[in-house]
Amino acid sequence: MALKGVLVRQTFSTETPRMHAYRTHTCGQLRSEHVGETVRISGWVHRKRDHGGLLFIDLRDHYGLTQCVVQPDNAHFATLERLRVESVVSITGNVVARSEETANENLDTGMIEVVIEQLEIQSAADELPLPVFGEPDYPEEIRLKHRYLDLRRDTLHKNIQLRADVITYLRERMKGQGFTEYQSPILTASSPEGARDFLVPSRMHPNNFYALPQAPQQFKQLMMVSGFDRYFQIAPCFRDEDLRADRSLEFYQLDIEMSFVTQEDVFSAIEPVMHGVFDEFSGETEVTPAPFPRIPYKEAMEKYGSDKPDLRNPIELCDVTEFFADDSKTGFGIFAKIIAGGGKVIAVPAPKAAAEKSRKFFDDMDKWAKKEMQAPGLGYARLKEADGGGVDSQDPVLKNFQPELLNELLEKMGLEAGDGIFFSAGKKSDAYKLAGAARLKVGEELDIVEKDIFKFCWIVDFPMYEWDEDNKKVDFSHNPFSMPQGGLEVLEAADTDEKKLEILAYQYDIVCNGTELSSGAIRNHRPDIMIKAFELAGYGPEVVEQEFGGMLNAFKYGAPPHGGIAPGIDRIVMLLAGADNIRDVIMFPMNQQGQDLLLGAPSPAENAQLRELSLRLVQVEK
RNA sequence: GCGGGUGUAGCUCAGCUGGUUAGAGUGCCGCCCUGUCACGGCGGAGGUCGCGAGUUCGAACCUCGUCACUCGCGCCA
Repeated sequence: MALKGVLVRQTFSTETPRMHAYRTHTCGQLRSEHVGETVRISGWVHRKRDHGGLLFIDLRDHYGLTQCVVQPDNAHFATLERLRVESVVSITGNVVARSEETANENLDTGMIEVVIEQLEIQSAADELPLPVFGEPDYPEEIRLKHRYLDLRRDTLHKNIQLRADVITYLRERMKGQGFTEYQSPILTASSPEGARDFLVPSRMHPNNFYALPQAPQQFKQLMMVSGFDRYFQIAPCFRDEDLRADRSLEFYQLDIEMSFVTQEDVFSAIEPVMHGVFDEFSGETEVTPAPFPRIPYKEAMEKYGSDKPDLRNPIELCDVTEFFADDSKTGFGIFAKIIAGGGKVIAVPAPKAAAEKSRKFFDDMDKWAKKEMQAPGLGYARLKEADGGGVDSQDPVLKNFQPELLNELLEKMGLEAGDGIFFSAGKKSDAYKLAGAARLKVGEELDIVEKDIFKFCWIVDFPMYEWDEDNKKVDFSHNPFSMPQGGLEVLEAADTDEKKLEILAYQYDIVCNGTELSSGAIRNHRPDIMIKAFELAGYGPEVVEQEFGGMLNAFKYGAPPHGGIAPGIDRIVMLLAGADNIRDVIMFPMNQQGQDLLLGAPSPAENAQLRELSLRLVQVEK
């Protein structure tokens, strides 16, 4: 049918019988060298400028924009005057040079214009719910509902193209390094750890369910056991958890696994790819050269209050617990009480803040801590020249400090008059969490965060276990498949909770500008170590057998040492595109409620469908 | 599940301490306009102030509830 249409159209083009039905050139193609040619271009009416006696049409396609011009003596003038923007037309006409005064340097095709001779309207547009031209801010709800219009807009169109180019680059680069792209199932088994699974009911097995993969974790490990050595995949992942600006229900990972490797081997395989992709697509922006800094987890928490530190921010936290322990020397009882209860006081230096910011800045930080972080509060002190020389502060936290102790504190933190300090006090994890968040906010407010740079680091030596406050027991802190550092020996020696919590894993994250791009690990490929590792977390061998039987069995017949990583592609593109929202780098994203507003998902199922699946709905109370 | 923000014309937003007929820009419609590229000029249409209660002589504005979107917390190895 389509072919027939083309033939019919061609027979109508009597003046230039061999001309393509829709276009001889794209809208981004014509230059001065084409002047004098008769061309045909097709695209969307981007913008009209109607002078009454002269009408300009900017015609747009994927490749660019071309100005077309028509005069009232042309038969199509009246039609074009009425035609709405975003209508699709084919224009045939002469390429003419623009005069020096009328050329447009901002446009690739700005040296020429097309004088319209023939016009074919391929598809007239109704009044738009969302303008394409100019890209004014529009409500997301409308943008998502009319995504095809939103996607025509330059920024989003470019983001999606960037995403495609990034994925192509990653594929090429991985293949170049000896990796092969293998696929893994989408309908798979539910895995007990980690995020909530999406379930898919099985028709053939009533009351049984497939799960969509949270990641192809077990499959990629099984590939290594199967001898495939170097795997990668642009892998779709599904997690049924509440959404964030940088989290979607479905997302893509550059999933990677390698056999016979140490942690350093994984790093040196990934670093050139990550540096490469950022270097390639970030324009002039500087990118941390490989090897990226390696920061132990403990150090990251102590210096930055986060396991995904933004290294563009120069602020480092300081544990000042010791200075506040004795309130007879500080005159500040609140912190002393917290410390007596086993808590910590973490200081966040705010260079020049006392000199450059008003009291409101400090008060607002405290308000922010209470409101946004739901913390008890954020203490602060502004440092100024003391009357008798030296430095002091009239703010409550430091006002009554013994001068020598204050000097010691300031020396430790490297602060002087004109600087500010914020204090986060509480249970160790809470104190660091607030301090880490305050570090980011202070850096931003003081505008001391480096710009135009992608700063990478590895966070290494994650703890194997953590204290589960809810169940009052030791549990895995990441996934249970990681190899503990020191292997079986270390596990066997850990006879107390304290010792267990000190065990580190070959578990690592790659972080860029405060965004966690990926987690990875050297895996535990030894059934005996795995059973012991579970035992330390209070799970018997039957649990391992039941939950991970498939993998455990596979490891019994010869499994290579292996490890891998899985950088999040959406987040990489977000960083490269400068987008602060994951929806701006996904072609057809869901809203924050996990709804597809364009095609309407999720939606109720037909009773017939439910019957086939042996499902019956229950009423949900709202 | 919890907390913050937003909700006024198709859209972006203004609307003071509660007070007469709720405004601007943009888009849309009509007329004019031969060198624009955010073209310009004149005119017009367009409002359940998210929804529901309440307080008040009087509510876009105050109170309570509710809904939607969004950002965050929990959650997400």
